[in-house]
Amino acid sequence: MREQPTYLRVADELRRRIADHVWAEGAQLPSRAQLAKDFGVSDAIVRRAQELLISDGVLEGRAGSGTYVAERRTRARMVRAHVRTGLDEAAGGPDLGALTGPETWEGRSDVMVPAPAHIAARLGIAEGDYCVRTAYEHLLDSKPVYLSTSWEPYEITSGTLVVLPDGGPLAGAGVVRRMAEVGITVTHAVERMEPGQTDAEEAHLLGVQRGVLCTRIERTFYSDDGRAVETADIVVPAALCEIVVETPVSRRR
Amino acid sequence: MREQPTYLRVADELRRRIADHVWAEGAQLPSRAQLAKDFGVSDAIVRRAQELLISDGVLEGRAGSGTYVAERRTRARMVRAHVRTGLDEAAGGPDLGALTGPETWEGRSDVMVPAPAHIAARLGIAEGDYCVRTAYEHLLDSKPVYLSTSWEPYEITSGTLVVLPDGGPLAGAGVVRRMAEVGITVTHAVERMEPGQTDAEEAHLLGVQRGVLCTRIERTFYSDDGRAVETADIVVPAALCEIVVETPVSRRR
DNA sequence: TCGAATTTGTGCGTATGTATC
DNA sequence: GGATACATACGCACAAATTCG
Repeated sequence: MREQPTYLRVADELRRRIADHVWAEGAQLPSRAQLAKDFGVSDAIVRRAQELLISDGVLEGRAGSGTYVAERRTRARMVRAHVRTGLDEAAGGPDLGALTGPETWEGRSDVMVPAPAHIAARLGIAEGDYCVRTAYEHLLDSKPVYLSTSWEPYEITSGTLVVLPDGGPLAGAGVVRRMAEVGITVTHAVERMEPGQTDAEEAHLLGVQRGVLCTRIERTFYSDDGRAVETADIVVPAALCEIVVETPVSRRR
Repeated sequence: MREQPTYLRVADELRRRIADHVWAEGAQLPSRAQLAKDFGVSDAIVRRAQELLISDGVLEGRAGSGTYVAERRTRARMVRAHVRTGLDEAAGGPDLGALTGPETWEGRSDVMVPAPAHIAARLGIAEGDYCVRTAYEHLLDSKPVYLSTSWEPYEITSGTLVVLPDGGPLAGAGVVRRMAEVGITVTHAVERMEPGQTDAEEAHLLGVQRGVLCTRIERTFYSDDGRAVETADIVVPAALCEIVVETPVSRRR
């Protein structure tokens, strides 16, 4: 077995000290120069080790100030439950498992947005076909916990009162109810989940640092005739929100 | 809006060129020195940009050889579906959604392993209580696609023929069937998913580079009396396996 | 209000080790 | 063995942000 490079050893040591509460939550670490002297390594190595922990959400670097042990905010739980809880729809909230706790959100819609290629493919429409695009910021305790951008074919709801997800009588009621209003029955959702890192814009909206680990979810709702009626890109930073999937085990017969 | 730092601009430009097939899949990029000259930036900046793309699984650096556009292996799909496919159990495979395609795995069990604190907490047993630990390497097409390490309280299966997940008459049959053999009915599983990066050991086992993005899943199976009967840590590198969750939308009545 | 010191964030040049060809 | 290229490591410089006197 090959030995680990220095910057990983330093990263592990920093992790250990934080786990052992050598530095408390929210506390400021010694400066890079000081740590480099302590560890007997160069400035750049400490920097690199800290970058790893920053993207893991363990540390937080503040320019001009210092590097701090990240405050562990009580994380929201985004539950994908396959068992009926009765909660999701009753709350008038999102159609798939709500966050635990009182959730609010802010949305901004644009109508007549031409579908880019990847969205068109997911919705089964032609590139350039018009869509209603809505960007959401989901808040818990009035702090952002995740972002989503949803796309609906304009053709489905054009001319109806529910054309705008965040307007009309069913504002914020979720895709399932709004689609029901125009005679479409939504039967299931498919979500692709993959790990990623936040870019500058996402980080700014979420109040975290650029490059922190997140889960990117591509969610698509389908109606009973197999047509995609909505698709969304969801960005869930690990530090703010945990994703839980509950699956029933089907009985053997 | 502040402008992006150079290394992010370079990373974006590299991404764009790959998306535009300026460099084909599997092709070798120009050397760092050459790219640095082309972009008019330093060697270190190109290195940093490439590191980002390597952890995203877009590029692959081979020491002594060059930097290549990562081959998009046909990715396995790990499906978490509520709808009964009939496949999962019949195949004697994993109890939760199988991979698409012929899956095999190699496992190695250790009995009488004292439970570490975090595992004990998940299983609802005392730290140090004995467990059966099994490390799996899941293969598709005889290439590894994800790793898992499962823990079962030794107390549950000790003295039975199914004490070893990968031994006895039901070797590899999955938790649900094995537990049924000792009179325990497994009713559901709870999975916590979060993004992470592979460490050196995981990367070696999976045949990917250290630091590539992955999803870490903590999965726990529960029996009808609410007791945790097995818990596992699963590492799914994004480049090799995609995770899909299918959720039915419960009908309004 | 201003300015100096500190600290992070970014960028550059170089040296050394090591794997590949 | 030698040339090439990546991986790691070091030292330095400068900008931007913060802190504090």
